[in-house]
Amino acid sequence: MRSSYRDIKAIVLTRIRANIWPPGANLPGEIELAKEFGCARATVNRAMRELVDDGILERKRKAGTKVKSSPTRRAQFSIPIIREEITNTGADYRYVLLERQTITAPGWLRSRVEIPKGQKVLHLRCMHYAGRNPYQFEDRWINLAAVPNAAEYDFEDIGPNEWLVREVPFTDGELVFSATNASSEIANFLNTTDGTAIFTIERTTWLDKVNVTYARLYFSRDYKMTTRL
Amino acid sequence: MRSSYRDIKAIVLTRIRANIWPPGANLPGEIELAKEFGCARATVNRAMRELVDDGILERKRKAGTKVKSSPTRRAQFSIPIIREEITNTGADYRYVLLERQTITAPGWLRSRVEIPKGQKVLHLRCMHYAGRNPYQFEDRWINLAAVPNAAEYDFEDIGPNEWLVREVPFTDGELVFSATNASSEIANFLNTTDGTAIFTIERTTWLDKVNVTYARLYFSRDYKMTTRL
DNA sequence: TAGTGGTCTAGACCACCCC
DNA sequence: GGGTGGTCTAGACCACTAA
Repeated sequence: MRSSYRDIKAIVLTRIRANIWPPGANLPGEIELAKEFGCARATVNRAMRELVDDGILERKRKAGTKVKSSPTRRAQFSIPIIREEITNTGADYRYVLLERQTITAPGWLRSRVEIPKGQKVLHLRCMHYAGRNPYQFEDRWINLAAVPNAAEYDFEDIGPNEWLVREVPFTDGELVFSATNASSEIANFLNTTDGTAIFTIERTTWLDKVNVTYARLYFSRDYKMTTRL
Repeated sequence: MRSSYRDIKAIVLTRIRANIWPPGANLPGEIELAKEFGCARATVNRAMRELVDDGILERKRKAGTKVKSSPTRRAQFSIPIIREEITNTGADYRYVLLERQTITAPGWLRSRVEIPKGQKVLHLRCMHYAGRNPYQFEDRWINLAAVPNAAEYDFEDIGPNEWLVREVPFTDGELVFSATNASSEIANFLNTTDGTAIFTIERTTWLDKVNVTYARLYFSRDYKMTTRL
Protein backbone atom coordinates (compact mmCIF):
# COMPACT_ATOMS: atom_id res chain seq x y z
CA MET A 1 0.00 0.00 0.00
CA ARG A 2 1.22 3.45 -0.86
CA SER A 3 1.46 6.27 1.62
CA SER A 4 -1.60 8.30 2.50
CA TYR A 5 -1.40 11.92 3.49
CA ARG A 6 -1.82 10.83 7.11
CA ASP A 7 1.17 8.53 6.84
CA ILE A 8 3.21 11.34 5.41
CA LYS A 9 2.22 13.69 8.21
CA ALA A 10 3.22 11.07 10.74
CA ILE A 11 6.55 10.43 9.06
CA VAL A 12 7.38 14.10 8.82
CA LEU A 13 6.49 14.64 12.48
CA THR A 14 8.64 11.69 13.45
CA ARG A 15 11.61 13.08 11.56
CA ILE A 16 11.16 16.46 13.17
CA ARG A 17 11.02 14.88 16.61
CA ALA A 18 14.07 12.76 15.85
CA ASN A 19 15.90 15.94 14.89
CA ILE A 20 16.49 14.68 11.38
CA TRP A 21 14.79 17.91 10.37
CA PRO A 22 15.51 20.23 13.30
CA PRO A 23 13.72 23.56 13.76
CA GLY A 24 14.67 25.90 10.94
CA ALA A 25 15.74 23.10 8.59
CA ASN A 26 14.64 23.01 4.99
CA LEU A 27 12.67 20.03 3.81
CA PRO A 28 13.03 18.53 0.35
CA GLY A 29 10.63 19.81 -2.27
CA GLU A 30 7.26 18.22 -2.90
CA ILE A 31 8.37 16.40 -6.01
CA GLU A 32 11.27 14.80 -4.25
CA LEU A 33 9.16 13.79 -1.27
CA ALA A 34 6.50 12.36 -3.57
CA LYS A 35 9.20 10.24 -5.15
CA GLU A 36 10.48 9.07 -1.79
CA PHE A 37 7.05 8.20 -0.43
CA GLY A 38 5.88 6.71 -3.70
CA CYS A 39 2.81 8.86 -4.04
CA ALA A 40 1.46 11.74 -6.07
CA ARG A 41 2.63 15.25 -5.46
CA ALA A 42 -0.92 16.28 -4.48
CA THR A 43 -0.80 13.85 -1.60
CA VAL A 44 2.42 15.30 -0.28
CA ASN A 45 0.94 18.74 -0.78
CA ARG A 46 -2.05 17.98 1.37
CA ALA A 47 0.08 16.58 4.16
CA MET A 48 2.31 19.62 4.13
CA ARG A 49 -0.59 22.05 4.01
CA GLU A 50 -2.10 20.48 7.09
CA LEU A 51 1.20 20.65 8.90
CA VAL A 52 1.29 24.36 8.16
CA ASP A 53 -2.22 24.62 9.59
CA ASP A 54 -1.02 22.83 12.69
CA GLY A 55 1.71 25.38 13.11
CA ILE A 56 4.57 22.93 12.49
CA LEU A 57 5.89 24.05 9.12
CA GLU A 58 6.31 27.25 7.14
CA ARG A 59 6.19 27.34 3.38
CA LYS A 60 7.06 29.96 0.81
CA ARG A 61 7.08 29.64 -2.91
CA LYS A 62 10.50 29.32 -4.35
CA ALA A 63 12.01 29.32 -0.85
CA GLY A 64 10.56 25.92 -0.03
CA THR A 65 9.35 24.30 3.17
CA LYS A 66 11.03 24.54 6.53
CA VAL A 67 10.35 23.52 10.09
CA LYS A 68 9.18 26.50 12.12
CA SER A 69 11.99 27.60 14.39
CA SER A 70 9.62 28.13 17.28
CA PRO A 71 6.92 25.59 16.58
CA THR A 72 3.93 27.48 17.96
CA ARG A 73 1.29 24.83 17.93
CA ARG A 74 -2.13 26.18 17.19
CA ALA A 75 -4.97 25.20 19.43
CA GLN A 76 -8.53 25.10 18.26
CA PHE A 77 -11.50 25.51 20.45
CA SER A 78 -15.15 26.18 20.00
CA ILE A 79 -17.43 28.14 22.23
CA PRO A 80 -20.27 25.73 22.75
CA ILE A 81 -23.90 26.62 23.19
CA ILE A 82 -24.20 26.92 26.94
CA ARG A 83 -27.22 24.63 27.04
CA GLU A 84 -25.18 21.87 25.44
CA GLU A 85 -22.17 22.50 27.63
CA ILE A 86 -24.34 21.97 30.70
CA THR A 87 -26.52 19.10 29.53
CA ASN A 88 -23.38 17.30 28.34
CA THR A 89 -22.25 17.10 31.95
CA GLY A 90 -25.54 15.44 32.82
CA ALA A 91 -26.90 18.41 34.73
CA ASP A 92 -30.21 20.13 34.04
CA TYR A 93 -29.97 23.41 32.21
CA ARG A 94 -32.06 26.28 33.47
CA TYR A 95 -32.23 29.78 32.07
CA VAL A 96 -33.68 32.90 33.66
CA LEU A 97 -34.15 36.30 32.09
CA LEU A 98 -33.47 38.92 34.74
CA GLU A 99 -33.86 42.13 32.83
CA ARG A 100 -34.82 43.28 29.37
CA GLN A 101 -34.65 46.90 28.41
CA THR A 102 -34.40 48.99 25.27
CA ILE A 103 -32.01 51.87 25.75
CA THR A 104 -29.95 54.33 23.81
CA ALA A 105 -26.46 52.94 23.40
CA PRO A 106 -24.28 54.33 26.19
CA GLY A 107 -21.02 56.01 25.32
CA TRP A 108 -18.75 53.24 26.56
CA LEU A 109 -20.58 50.73 24.37
CA ARG A 110 -20.53 52.99 21.33
CA SER A 111 -16.82 53.54 21.64
CA ARG A 112 -16.25 49.83 22.00
CA VAL A 113 -18.26 48.60 19.05
CA GLU A 114 -18.67 51.63 16.79
CA ILE A 115 -22.39 52.16 17.08
CA PRO A 116 -23.63 55.61 15.97
CA LYS A 117 -24.84 58.10 18.55
CA GLY A 118 -28.49 57.76 19.52
CA GLN A 119 -28.70 54.17 18.33
CA LYS A 120 -31.14 51.94 20.22
CA VAL A 121 -29.85 48.75 21.73
CA LEU A 122 -31.51 45.95 23.66
CA HIS A 123 -29.92 45.30 27.02
CA LEU A 124 -30.43 41.85 28.49
CA ARG A 125 -29.21 40.33 31.71
CA CYS A 126 -29.67 36.66 32.33
CA MET A 127 -28.56 33.72 34.40
CA HIS A 128 -27.73 30.22 33.30
CA TYR A 129 -27.88 27.41 35.84
CA ALA A 130 -26.54 23.87 35.92
CA GLY A 131 -29.04 22.14 38.14
CA ARG A 132 -29.28 24.34 41.22
CA ASN A 133 -25.90 25.93 40.75
CA PRO A 134 -25.33 29.23 39.04
CA TYR A 135 -23.21 28.66 35.97
CA GLN A 136 -22.97 31.92 34.09
CA PHE A 137 -24.20 35.47 34.36
CA GLU A 138 -24.69 37.07 30.96
CA ASP A 139 -24.75 40.81 30.38
CA ARG A 140 -25.61 41.48 26.76
CA TRP A 141 -26.32 44.31 24.38
CA ILE A 142 -27.90 43.75 20.97
CA ASN A 143 -27.73 46.38 18.25
CA LEU A 144 -31.34 46.83 17.15
CA ALA A 145 -30.28 48.45 13.92
CA ALA A 146 -28.52 45.24 12.94
CA VAL A 147 -31.10 42.87 14.47
CA PRO A 148 -34.49 44.60 14.35
CA ASN A 149 -36.54 41.51 15.11
CA ALA A 150 -34.79 41.11 18.46
CA ALA A 151 -37.05 43.96 19.60
CA GLU A 152 -40.06 41.70 19.17
CA TYR A 153 -38.62 38.65 20.82
CA ASP A 154 -39.12 38.31 24.57
CA PHE A 155 -36.12 36.07 25.45
CA GLU A 156 -38.12 34.49 28.25
CA ASP A 157 -37.49 30.93 27.19
CA ILE A 158 -34.41 31.01 25.02
CA GLY A 159 -31.21 32.83 25.93
CA PRO A 160 -29.95 35.58 23.66
CA ASN A 161 -26.82 33.66 22.76
CA GLU A 162 -28.73 30.66 21.54
CA TRP A 163 -31.30 32.82 19.76
CA LEU A 164 -28.68 34.93 18.02
CA VAL A 165 -26.63 31.97 16.90
CA ARG A 166 -29.69 30.48 15.28
CA GLU A 167 -31.24 33.61 13.84
CA VAL A 168 -28.48 36.03 13.01
CA PRO A 169 -25.48 35.24 10.87
CA PHE A 170 -22.21 37.02 11.47
CA THR A 171 -19.03 37.43 9.56
CA ASP A 172 -16.51 38.40 12.23
CA GLY A 173 -16.15 37.87 15.90
CA GLU A 174 -13.80 38.64 18.73
CA LEU A 175 -13.33 36.80 21.99
CA VAL A 176 -11.49 38.28 24.92
CA PHE A 177 -10.67 36.13 27.92
CA SER A 178 -9.79 37.65 31.24
CA ALA A 179 -10.17 37.40 34.99
CA THR A 180 -12.37 39.77 36.98
CA ASN A 181 -12.91 40.32 40.67
CA ALA A 182 -16.63 39.82 41.30
CA SER A 183 -18.57 42.95 42.12
CA SER A 184 -21.07 42.48 44.91
CA GLU A 185 -23.86 42.29 42.36
CA ILE A 186 -22.15 39.62 40.30
CA ALA A 187 -21.07 37.76 43.41
CA ASN A 188 -24.69 37.70 44.41
CA PHE A 189 -25.84 36.29 41.09
CA LEU A 190 -23.12 33.67 41.06
CA ASN A 191 -23.64 32.76 44.70
CA THR A 192 -20.16 33.60 45.85
CA THR A 193 -18.42 36.33 47.79
CA ASP A 194 -17.28 39.78 46.75
CA GLY A 195 -13.96 39.85 45.01
CA THR A 196 -13.91 36.20 43.96
CA ALA A 197 -11.86 35.72 40.80
CA ILE A 198 -14.30 35.20 37.93
CA PHE A 199 -13.35 33.81 34.55
CA THR A 200 -14.79 36.25 32.04
CA ILE A 201 -15.37 36.19 28.32
CA GLU A 202 -16.24 39.23 26.26
CA ARG A 203 -17.72 38.41 22.93
CA THR A 204 -18.35 40.80 20.08
CA THR A 205 -19.71 39.90 16.67
CA TRP A 206 -20.13 41.80 13.46
CA LEU A 207 -22.00 41.27 10.23
CA ASP A 208 -20.04 43.00 7.50
CA LYS A 209 -18.57 45.74 9.70
CA VAL A 210 -21.86 46.37 11.50
CA ASN A 211 -21.83 45.38 15.14
CA VAL A 212 -24.45 42.78 15.98
CA THR A 213 -23.94 42.22 19.67
CA TYR A 214 -21.58 42.61 22.59
CA ALA A 215 -21.72 40.37 25.63
CA ARG A 216 -19.91 39.88 28.89
CA LEU A 217 -20.08 36.38 30.25
CA TYR A 218 -19.18 35.85 33.89
CA PHE A 219 -18.64 32.23 34.81
CA SER A 220 -19.16 30.68 38.18
CA ARG A 221 -16.31 30.33 40.62
CA ASP A 222 -13.75 27.67 39.65
CA TYR A 223 -14.91 27.48 36.06
CA LYS A 224 -12.15 26.23 33.79
CA MET A 225 -11.99 26.19 30.05
CA THR A 226 -10.03 23.28 28.65
CA THR A 227 -8.46 22.77 25.25
CA ARG A 228 -6.27 20.12 23.76
CA LEU A 229 -3.45 20.92 21.43
CA MET B 1 -12.71 31.88 -15.13
CA ARG B 2 -14.00 28.86 -13.29
CA SER B 3 -14.68 28.82 -9.59
CA SER B 4 -11.86 28.29 -7.16
CA TYR B 5 -12.38 26.61 -3.82
CA ARG B 6 -12.31 30.05 -2.23
CA ASP B 7 -15.13 31.24 -4.44
CA ILE B 8 -17.14 28.20 -3.53
CA LYS B 9 -16.61 28.76 0.17
CA ALA B 10 -17.77 32.35 -0.22
CA ILE B 11 -20.85 31.36 -2.19
CA VAL B 12 -21.83 28.68 0.29
CA LEU B 13 -21.41 31.10 3.19
CA THR B 14 -23.52 33.67 1.39
CA ARG B 15 -26.30 31.18 0.85
CA ILE B 16 -26.23 30.14 4.47
CA ARG B 17 -26.44 33.76 5.59
CA ALA B 18 -29.25 34.45 3.14
CA ASN B 19 -31.12 31.52 4.65
CA ILE B 20 -31.20 29.73 1.32
CA TRP B 21 -29.59 26.90 3.26
CA PRO B 22 -30.77 27.48 6.84
CA PRO B 23 -29.23 25.67 9.83
CA GLY B 24 -29.93 21.98 9.58
CA ALA B 25 -30.55 22.06 5.83
CA ASN B 26 -29.05 19.49 3.53
CA LEU B 27 -26.78 20.68 0.77
CA PRO B 28 -26.65 19.10 -2.67
CA GLY B 29 -24.02 16.42 -3.16
CA GLU B 30 -20.52 17.20 -4.36
CA ILE B 31 -21.16 16.04 -7.90
CA GLU B 32 -24.16 18.28 -8.27
CA LEU B 33 -22.37 21.27 -6.81
CA ALA B 34 -19.40 20.66 -9.07
CA LYS B 35 -21.76 20.74 -12.01
CA GLU B 36 -23.38 23.96 -10.79
CA PHE B 37 -20.10 25.73 -10.15
CA GLY B 38 -18.48 24.37 -13.27
CA CYS B 39 -15.49 22.83 -11.55
CA ALA B 40 -14.06 19.48 -10.59
CA ARG B 41 -15.47 17.53 -7.71
CA ALA B 42 -12.13 17.75 -5.90
CA THR B 43 -12.45 21.51 -5.81
CA VAL B 44 -15.88 21.36 -4.24
CA ASN B 45 -14.55 18.79 -1.84
CA ARG B 46 -11.78 21.04 -0.65
CA ALA B 47 -14.16 23.95 -0.11
CA MET B 48 -16.53 21.77 1.87
CA ARG B 49 -13.78 20.22 3.95
CA GLU B 50 -12.55 23.64 4.98
CA LEU B 51 -16.06 24.71 5.92
CA VAL B 52 -16.24 21.67 8.17
CA ASP B 53 -12.95 22.76 9.73
CA ASP B 54 -14.42 26.19 10.30
CA GLY B 55 -17.32 24.66 12.16
CA ILE B 56 -19.94 25.68 9.59
CA LEU B 57 -20.91 22.34 8.04
CA GLU B 58 -21.26 18.72 9.05
CA ARG B 59 -20.69 15.86 6.68
CA LYS B 60 -21.36 12.15 6.84
CA ARG B 61 -20.92 9.61 4.14
CA LYS B 62 -24.12 8.48 2.61
CA ALA B 63 -26.06 11.04 4.69
CA GLY B 64 -24.55 14.01 2.88
CA THR B 65 -23.63 17.53 3.92
CA LYS B 66 -25.72 19.80 6.11
CA VAL B 67 -25.44 23.18 7.76
CA LYS B 68 -24.67 22.75 11.45
CA SER B 69 -27.81 23.50 13.40
CA SER B 70 -25.88 25.44 15.98
CA PRO B 71 -23.02 26.80 13.94
CA THR B 72 -20.35 26.70 16.61
CA ARG B 73 -17.59 28.62 14.94
CA ARG B 74 -14.21 27.32 15.85
CA ALA B 75 -11.63 29.78 16.95
CA GLN B 76 -7.96 29.17 16.51
CA PHE B 77 -5.31 30.65 18.67
CA SER B 78 -1.68 30.02 19.22
CA ILE B 79 0.14 30.35 22.47
CA PRO B 80 3.00 32.58 21.51
CA ILE B 81 6.48 32.47 22.89
CA ILE B 82 6.26 34.97 25.72
CA ARG B 83 9.36 36.79 24.53
CA GLU B 84 7.72 37.45 21.20
CA GLU B 85 4.41 38.43 22.77
CA ILE B 86 6.21 41.13 24.75
CA THR B 87 8.66 42.40 22.16
CA ASN B 88 5.80 42.63 19.66
CA THR B 89 4.24 45.29 21.85
CA GLY B 90 7.48 47.23 21.65
CA ALA B 91 8.42 46.63 25.27
CA ASP B 92 11.69 45.11 26.46
CA TYR B 93 11.50 41.52 27.55
CA ARG B 94 13.25 40.54 30.73
CA TYR B 95 13.42 37.12 32.31
CA VAL B 96 14.47 36.20 35.82
CA LEU B 97 14.94 32.73 37.26
CA LEU B 98 13.78 32.81 40.87
CA GLU B 99 14.25 29.23 41.92
CA ARG B 100 15.56 25.98 40.50
CA GLN B 101 15.32 22.76 42.44
CA THR B 102 15.35 19.05 41.78
CA ILE B 103 12.76 17.28 43.88
CA THR B 104 10.81 14.07 44.07
CA ALA B 105 7.50 14.55 42.34
CA PRO B 106 4.92 15.49 44.98
CA GLY B 107 1.69 13.52 45.17
CA TRP B 108 -0.57 16.21 43.71
CA LEU B 109 1.67 16.46 40.65
CA ARG B 110 1.89 12.69 40.20
CA SER B 111 -1.85 12.35 40.32
CA ARG B 112 -2.26 15.13 37.84
CA VAL B 113 0.18 13.97 35.20
CA GLU B 114 0.72 10.26 35.90
CA ILE B 115 4.32 10.31 36.95
CA PRO B 116 5.50 7.20 38.83
CA LYS B 117 6.23 7.42 42.52
CA GLY B 118 9.74 8.52 43.42
CA GLN B 119 10.32 10.18 40.05
CA LYS B 120 12.60 13.20 40.04
CA VAL B 121 11.32 16.43 38.62
CA LEU B 122 12.86 19.84 38.13
CA HIS B 123 10.90 22.62 39.75
CA LEU B 124 11.41 26.11 38.33
CA ARG B 125 9.89 29.40 39.27
CA CYS B 126 10.46 32.43 37.11
CA MET B 127 9.26 35.88 36.27
CA HIS B 128 8.78 37.47 32.90
CA TYR B 129 8.75 41.24 32.63
CA ALA B 130 7.62 43.69 29.98
CA GLY B 131 9.90 46.62 30.56
CA ARG B 132 9.62 47.35 34.29
CA ASN B 133 6.25 45.71 34.67
CA PRO B 134 5.72 42.16 35.79
CA TYR B 135 4.04 40.23 33.01
CA GLN B 136 3.86 36.62 34.04
CA PHE B 137 4.85 34.41 36.94
CA GLU B 138 5.67 30.88 35.84
CA ASP B 139 5.59 27.87 38.15
CA ARG B 140 6.87 24.86 36.26
CA TRP B 141 7.73 21.22 36.77
CA ILE B 142 9.74 19.24 34.24
CA ASN B 143 9.77 15.45 34.25
CA LEU B 144 13.46 14.54 34.30
CA ALA B 145 12.73 11.02 33.13
CA ALA B 146 11.30 12.46 29.93
CA VAL B 147 13.78 15.32 29.60
CA PRO B 148 17.07 14.22 31.20
CA ASN B 149 19.15 17.02 29.74
CA ALA B 150 17.04 19.62 31.51
CA ALA B 151 18.99 18.59 34.62
CA GLU B 152 22.14 19.99 33.08
CA TYR B 153 20.68 23.21 31.84
CA ASP B 154 20.71 26.19 34.20
CA PHE B 155 17.77 28.21 32.82
CA GLU B 156 19.46 31.42 33.86
CA ASP B 157 19.17 33.10 30.48
CA ILE B 158 16.39 31.31 28.68
CA GLY B 159 13.02 30.54 30.18
CA PRO B 160 11.90 26.93 30.46
CA ASN B 161 9.02 27.44 28.06
CA GLU B 162 11.24 28.72 25.32
CA TRP B 163 13.87 26.09 26.00
CA LEU B 164 11.39 23.23 25.99
CA VAL B 165 9.68 24.38 22.83
CA ARG B 166 13.01 24.38 21.06
CA GLU B 167 14.53 21.26 22.54
CA VAL B 168 11.77 18.84 23.36
CA PRO B 169 9.10 17.68 20.97
CA PHE B 170 5.69 16.73 22.24
CA THR B 171 2.75 14.90 20.84
CA ASP B 172 -0.14 16.04 23.02
CA GLY B 173 -0.92 19.03 25.09
CA GLU B 174 -3.64 20.43 27.27
CA LEU B 175 -4.42 24.02 28.11
CA VAL B 176 -6.70 25.01 30.95
CA PHE B 177 -7.78 28.62 31.35
CA SER B 178 -9.16 29.89 34.60
CA ALA B 179 -9.24 32.79 37.03
CA THR B 180 -7.44 32.71 40.37
CA ASN B 181 -7.39 35.01 43.36
CA ALA B 182 -3.77 36.00 43.87
CA SER B 183 -2.12 34.53 46.95
CA SER B 184 0.03 37.01 48.82
CA GLU B 185 3.12 35.44 47.29
CA ILE B 186 1.84 35.72 43.74
CA ALA B 187 0.48 39.19 44.40
CA ASN B 188 3.95 40.13 45.49
CA PHE B 189 5.58 38.79 42.35
CA LEU B 190 3.03 40.44 40.11
CA ASN B 191 3.14 43.70 42.00
CA THR B 192 -0.51 43.77 42.93
CA THR B 193 -2.62 43.19 46.02
CA ASP B 194 -3.80 39.99 47.66
CA GLY B 195 -6.89 38.52 46.09
CA THR B 196 -6.60 40.27 42.75
CA ALA B 197 -8.20 38.23 39.99
CA ILE B 198 -5.40 36.65 37.96
CA PHE B 199 -5.84 35.13 34.54
CA THR B 200 -4.23 31.71 34.76
CA ILE B 201 -3.17 29.10 32.25
CA GLU B 202 -2.22 25.57 33.14
CA ARG B 203 -0.27 23.82 30.47
CA THR B 204 0.56 20.14 30.32
CA THR B 205 2.39 18.37 27.53
CA TRP B 206 3.11 14.75 26.77
CA LEU B 207 5.40 12.90 24.44
CA ASP B 208 3.71 9.62 23.58
CA LYS B 209 1.81 9.25 26.85
CA VAL B 210 4.81 10.28 28.94
CA ASN B 211 4.38 13.59 30.69
CA VAL B 212 7.02 16.12 29.73
CA THR B 213 6.07 19.14 31.77
CA TYR B 214 3.34 20.86 33.74
CA ALA B 215 3.21 24.61 34.23
CA ARG B 216 1.04 27.20 35.86
CA LEU B 217 1.24 30.61 34.28
CA TYR B 218 -0.10 33.54 36.28
CA PHE B 219 -0.54 36.68 34.24
CA SER B 220 -0.37 40.22 35.47
CA ARG B 221 -3.49 42.06 36.53
CA ASP B 222 -5.75 43.07 33.67
CA TYR B 223 -4.12 40.69 31.21
CA LYS B 224 -6.51 39.78 28.43
CA MET B 225 -6.18 37.09 25.82
CA THR B 226 -7.80 38.02 22.53
CA THR B 227 -8.89 35.84 19.63
CA ARG B 228 -10.72 36.49 16.43
CA LEU B 229 -13.26 34.08 15.05
C1' DT C 1 -26.85 -2.41 -0.77
C1' DA C 2 -26.47 1.77 -2.82
C1' DG C 3 -25.21 6.52 -2.32
C1' DT C 4 -22.26 9.76 -0.31
C1' DG C 5 -18.03 11.66 1.04
C1' DG C 6 -12.75 10.41 1.53
C1' DT C 7 -8.77 9.93 -0.79
C1' DC C 8 -5.43 9.25 -4.45
C1' DT C 9 -3.40 9.93 -9.15
C1' DA C 10 -0.97 11.96 -13.15
C1' DG C 11 -0.76 15.76 -15.38
C1' DA C 12 -1.17 20.65 -16.04
C1' DC C 13 -0.86 25.69 -15.54
C1' DC C 14 0.03 29.51 -12.70
C1' DA C 15 1.70 32.95 -9.10
C1' DC C 16 4.96 34.18 -6.35
C1' DC C 17 9.38 35.45 -4.98
C1' DC C 18 14.34 34.29 -3.91
C1' DC C 19 18.65 34.29 -6.26
C1' DG D 1 14.61 33.67 -14.71
C1' DG D 2 13.52 29.69 -12.83
C1' DG D 3 12.24 26.83 -9.01
C1' DT D 4 8.86 26.26 -5.55
C1' DG D 5 4.40 25.78 -3.77
C1' DG D 6 -0.82 26.71 -4.96
C1' DT D 7 -4.45 25.11 -7.30
C1' DC D 8 -7.30 22.69 -10.58
C1' DT D 9 -8.82 18.61 -13.41
C1' DA D 10 -10.89 14.16 -14.82
C1' DG D 11 -11.07 9.98 -13.46
C1' DA D 12 -10.81 6.22 -10.24
C1' DC D 13 -11.37 3.27 -6.22
C1' DC D 14 -12.56 2.88 -1.47
C1' DA D 15 -15.00 3.27 3.22
C1' DC D 16 -18.58 4.23 5.65
C1' DT D 17 -23.35 4.19 6.84
C1' DA D 18 -28.28 5.27 6.27
C1' DA D 19 -32.11 3.11 4.57
